[in-house]
This record gives sequence, C-alpha cells and structure tokens, in this order.
Amino acid sequence: MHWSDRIPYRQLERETEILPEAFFAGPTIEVARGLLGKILVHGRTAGMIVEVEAYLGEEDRAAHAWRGLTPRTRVLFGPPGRAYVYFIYGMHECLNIVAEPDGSPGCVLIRALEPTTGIARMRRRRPAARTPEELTSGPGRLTQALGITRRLYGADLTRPGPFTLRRWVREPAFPIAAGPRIGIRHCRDWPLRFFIAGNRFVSRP
DNA sequence: CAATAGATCATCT
DNA sequence: GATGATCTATTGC
Repeated sequence: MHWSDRIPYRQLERETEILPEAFFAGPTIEVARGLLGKILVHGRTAGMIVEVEAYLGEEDRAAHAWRGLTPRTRVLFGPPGRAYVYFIYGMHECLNIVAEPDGSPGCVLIRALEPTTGIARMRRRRPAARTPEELTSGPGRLTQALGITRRLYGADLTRPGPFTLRRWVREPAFPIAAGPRIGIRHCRDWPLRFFIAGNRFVSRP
C-alpha cells in the first residue's frame, strides 16, 4: 500500500462523473471549497484534490487578475470551468480553475492532490519524489506528476476528454480547514487557503 | 530538522 | 531590469 494505485482507471470512470460548467460559475470561495475531494484527471493519471487557494478579482491584490486583462490572464475573464495554467520562477507550471460567471475573473489554484490512479507513470515524470507525498504535494509538483503544461491553457474541463474534473457519484464527507495563502506578498492574512484537515498529502500540515 | 542558494523565464515597469 | 501563487539540493545544527 505504498506506491500502488488506490483506484484503477476503470473504476474511476465507473464511479465518477464530469462536473458541469454550472459547478464553477458560483462565487470563487464556494467553488474552491467545493473542489476539495474532487478528482482531477489527465490522461491515465488522476488524483483527489486536497488543498486549494481562492484568488479573487480586482479586490485581491495577490491575484494575477488584479492588474486587469492581459494576454496571460485572458482566460480568467472568460467562462468558468477552464484551465488557467501559468509558468513561474523559470521552472514550474501551476494549474488554476476559472470560477465565477463569464466576465468575472476569479480562479482556484490547485495546491495538492492525493494520488489515486497512474502512480507508476507519475513516478516516471517525477524521479525526485522519494515518498508518495512528494509526488503531488505542491502546485508545481502535481502539474509535473500529471503532465500538465501551458499547452493546456484555456482547456475546457467540463467536456469529455483526457483532461477533466470529476466528482464521486457517492460523495464521502470530510472536514475542511482554512488558513492564509502561501507564498504571496499582498493580502497575506486573508484565509483563502482551504484543505482537507488531517490529509497527509496537504503541502504544509 | 531548518535555513538558504540556485535554477531560469514570462510578464510587466 | 526586477519580480514571482516554486522545488530541489546542500549546508549547518
């Protein structure tokens, strides 16, 4: 029960369904909390979301959308349920999900996953990981493990295909905790980081 | 363990 | 030309 898949791909297809666009059209904070426990799928690899951060629109100075519409932030101002992938620190890709109705630029940063499916493939993509936690605990780590890059910028996660967000047909219950966001300068105290309390795959317990 | 340096580039000033 | 929603290896306790 160390490096083995918790959920085979076939079972994942059977027991989960794609989240509809309406799921992402609500207030960013609600969408962020709602994404906990959902399944991010890319190709034959997948993981359950255990940690996220909400980034609001013009009132949030830490958000990329704060400066308004630019070539990079274009997708944030479009319809919800799309992927906002950006490159940071000359090295890493980060995945966000666009929230709020068309025209309103909220988004949710995916910070950590619990790997469920395709773990052998994830290990090949992340040879530096020495434990299952190091595979997908961190925004740059999980994109590397799942093979997510800027190539997927603007992708629609609500359409059937290799890149989707899913929910369990029978949803389990779990405790949610909140705290300040990580690695930002502005709005440091806003409690917009949400995670599944007690989960080993959260990036900072 | 904790602290820190280095990698390295898109974006905006 | 500076900065950043990070990760890794290395050093020092």
